[in-house]
Amino acid sequence: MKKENSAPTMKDVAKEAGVALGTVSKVVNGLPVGDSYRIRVEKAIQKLNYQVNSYAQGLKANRTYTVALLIPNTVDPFYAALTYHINMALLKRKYRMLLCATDFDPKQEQEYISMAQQNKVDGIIGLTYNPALIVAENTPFIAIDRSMGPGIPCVACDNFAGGQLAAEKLADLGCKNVAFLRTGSALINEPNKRKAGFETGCLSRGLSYEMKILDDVDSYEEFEMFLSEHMENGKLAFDGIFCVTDRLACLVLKMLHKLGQRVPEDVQLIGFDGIRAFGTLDYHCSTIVQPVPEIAEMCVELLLRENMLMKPPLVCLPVTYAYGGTTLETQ
Amino acid sequence: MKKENSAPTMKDVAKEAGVALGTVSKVVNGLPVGDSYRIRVEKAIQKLNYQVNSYAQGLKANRTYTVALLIPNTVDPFYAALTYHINMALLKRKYRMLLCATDFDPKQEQEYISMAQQNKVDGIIGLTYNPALIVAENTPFIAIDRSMGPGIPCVACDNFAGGQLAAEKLADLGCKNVAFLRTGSALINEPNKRKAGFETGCLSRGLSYEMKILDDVDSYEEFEMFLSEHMENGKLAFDGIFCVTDRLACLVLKMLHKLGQRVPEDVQLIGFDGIRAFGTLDYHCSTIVQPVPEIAEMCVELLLRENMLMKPPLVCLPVTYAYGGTTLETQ
DNA sequence: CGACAAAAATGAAACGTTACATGAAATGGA
DNA sequence: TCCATTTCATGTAACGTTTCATTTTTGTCG
Repeated sequence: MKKENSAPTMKDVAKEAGVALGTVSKVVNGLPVGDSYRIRVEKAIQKLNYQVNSYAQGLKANRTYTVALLIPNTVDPFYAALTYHINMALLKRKYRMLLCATDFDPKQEQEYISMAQQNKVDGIIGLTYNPALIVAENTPFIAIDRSMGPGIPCVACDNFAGGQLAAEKLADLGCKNVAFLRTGSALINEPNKRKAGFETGCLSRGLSYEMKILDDVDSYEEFEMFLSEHMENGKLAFDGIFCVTDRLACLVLKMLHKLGQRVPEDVQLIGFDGIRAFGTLDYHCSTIVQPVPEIAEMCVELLLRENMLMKPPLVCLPVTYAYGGTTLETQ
Repeated sequence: MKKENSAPTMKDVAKEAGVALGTVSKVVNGLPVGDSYRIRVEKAIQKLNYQVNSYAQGLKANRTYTVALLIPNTVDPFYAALTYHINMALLKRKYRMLLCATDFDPKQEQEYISMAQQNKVDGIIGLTYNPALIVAENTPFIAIDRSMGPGIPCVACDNFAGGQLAAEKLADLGCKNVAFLRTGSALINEPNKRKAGFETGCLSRGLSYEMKILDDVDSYEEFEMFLSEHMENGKLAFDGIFCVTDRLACLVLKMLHKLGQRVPEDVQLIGFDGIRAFGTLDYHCSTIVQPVPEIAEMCVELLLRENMLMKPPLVCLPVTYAYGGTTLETQ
C-alpha cells in the first residue's frame, strides 16, 4: 500500500515503469539508457508527476547548488539592485539563492553564516558589517566592498578611481572649492578609498577641498551644521560637493534647498552608486555609477570558480559618470 | 582514517565523545540525556565544530523549514519592501527563504515552482503574473494580490476601500472633476478593485470622473495624450488625479510638469502603495499606503498555519492615507 | 543480596538519491 | 555454432540524520 499524501520517489517510478532504481536515476540525469527503457521511465515520470528530491541529492553529493546572500536589506535601492542581479546571475547557472537580510546586525550576520553552513550551501556572498565575522574554512566566501583577509576575495567597484573621477568632473564643471561628505561604517573598507581618490583628484586638478567625515552615523544634523558653518552672506563656501553615496546626496540636496542653495546653479552635487529613485523632477545631481550587474556576475563567477588559486584577493570593476544618475529601471 | 576536508558528522562526534549516534542526536535536539553524557557530547561538538546537516534532516523529516518567495524583482520599491518584510517574518520563525525573482516571466514563474518543489520547500508565497500557473497539490501556496482559485488563499490590502479612500480624500481637498489612471496586468485581479472602489467613492461624494485604463502596458505616451486632450487654454479639465500606483503617479507628475500644471496648486495627485523614493523635494502627491509589514506577516502566518480549514480564501488588510507618501526608510 | 521496574543508552533501519560492482544479454567474428 | 567482447540493466552500499525497538544500567524494595 502506497502512502497517499507524499510525493512520488524514484522507487515509485521504477515500480511503475517496471525497471530498476538505477535506471530511473540515469534517465533523470540524462545518462545513456536504452531507448525502450527510457521511454517507459519517462512515461512513468509523467504519470506520477515525479520530481527529484534535491535534499536527497544534496545529501548524497554533498553539493546543493545553493548560494546564500548576506545583505543588510533589500529595500535600499543599491542593495535591491545587487540582490536582483546576483539572483539572476545564479539563476543563469541553475543555482538557487538563500536570501539572508541581516539588517546591519553583526549577530544576525554570524547566525546566518551558521545557518548557511548547516544548509550546506556551496558558497556565500556577503556584504557584511561585522568586523569579527568568522567564516567557515570549508565554505567559499566572496565579500562585497570589504577586504576580509587572505583567502576571501573582495569584489568592489574601483572606488579610488570613482573618487578621482568625481573630483575631475567637479573641476570640469568649473568648481574651485569643494567638499567631501561621508557617513557610514569605516569597516566597509573598500568604499573608503573614495576619499583617497577624491583627494588625489583634487590635488591633481588644483581644487581646494574640505572633508566632513562621520563614522557609523547616518544623521542629518551634523552635516547640516557643517554646511551652515560654511555659509557667508547667503553664499556657500563650496561650489561643489561630493557625497559618498547617492543616498547622502539626496539628503544633502534637501539641506541645500533649506539653505537657499540651488543645484546645479549655485553648487554642483555629485553622489556615488548610480542609484536614483524613479521619476523625480528636481534631482540634478550627478553620480558615479557602480556597475552593479557586473559586480553581481563577478561575485557569482568567482564563488563558483573551481580553481582556488585563480581567486584574486581584490577585483575592482570600472565606474562611470552619469549626469542625473541612472534610474532604477535601467539598472 | 577520517576524511580530511569534509565537515564532521554526528558519527564523528559520537566517536569523539565515546557515545552512541542516537545520544548525539538527542543532545543536538535537546531531548533528555544523562548529564555526564550531555557534557561529553557538547565538548565533542565544540571541539570538532560540528554543525548539523539540514539536508540530512530535511530528507529524514520531509520538512525543510524553507519557504520560496516568487516575486518579479527586488528592485521595484514595493516588491523590495515585501521581500524584506517576508524575509524578516520568516526569520522570526526560524524559517529560511529561497528568493525567486521571476522578472514577470510566466515561464520562469512555472520553473521556479518546480524548483521549489524539488527543494521540498514547506510552502510558497507568490506574487505572480502567469494566468495559467500550476501549483502543486502538496505544497501550500499563498498568493499576494491575486485570487488563484479554491484552496489558495490570497493576501492583499483592502484595494476597494483604498480606491474609495482616494476618492474621498480628493473630495475633501475640494476636487470636482477627477480622473483615474491605470496600467498593469488585469491578471493581478485584486488591485483592480481600486477602480471599483474609486467609482463608488466618486459617486457617493458627487465627483464627476473619467477613467483611462491601459492593460498590460506601462507606457508614458497614451497617458500623456489623454492628459493633453483634456487641456483647454492651459488649464486641465481635472482638479484631481488618482493613479493606480505610486510609480505611475511619479510618471504622471512629470507629465503634469511638462503641461505646466503644478501639484498640488493646480491639480491634486494621489497614488497607491505608500512607497516613495527617499529624499526628493518635489513630491507632493498623496498616497494610499499598503500595510506591507502586516501583509508579509499575514502571508507567513497563513502559509505556516497547520489547520488547512483555517485558511480563508481572501484576507484584506486595511490601508491608510498619507500625504506625500511614507519614505522607504520608514517602511 | 537478589529480583524487578524504571530509566536511559544503544544501534539498526529508513528517508531518496547516486555510484559502482555485478551479472545478463546482445553483438560480432571465427 | 560458440566464444569473446561489448553494452547495458540491476541492485546494493553510502550520504547524515531521526526514530524506535532493544539492551544495558541504575535504583528500589522485599
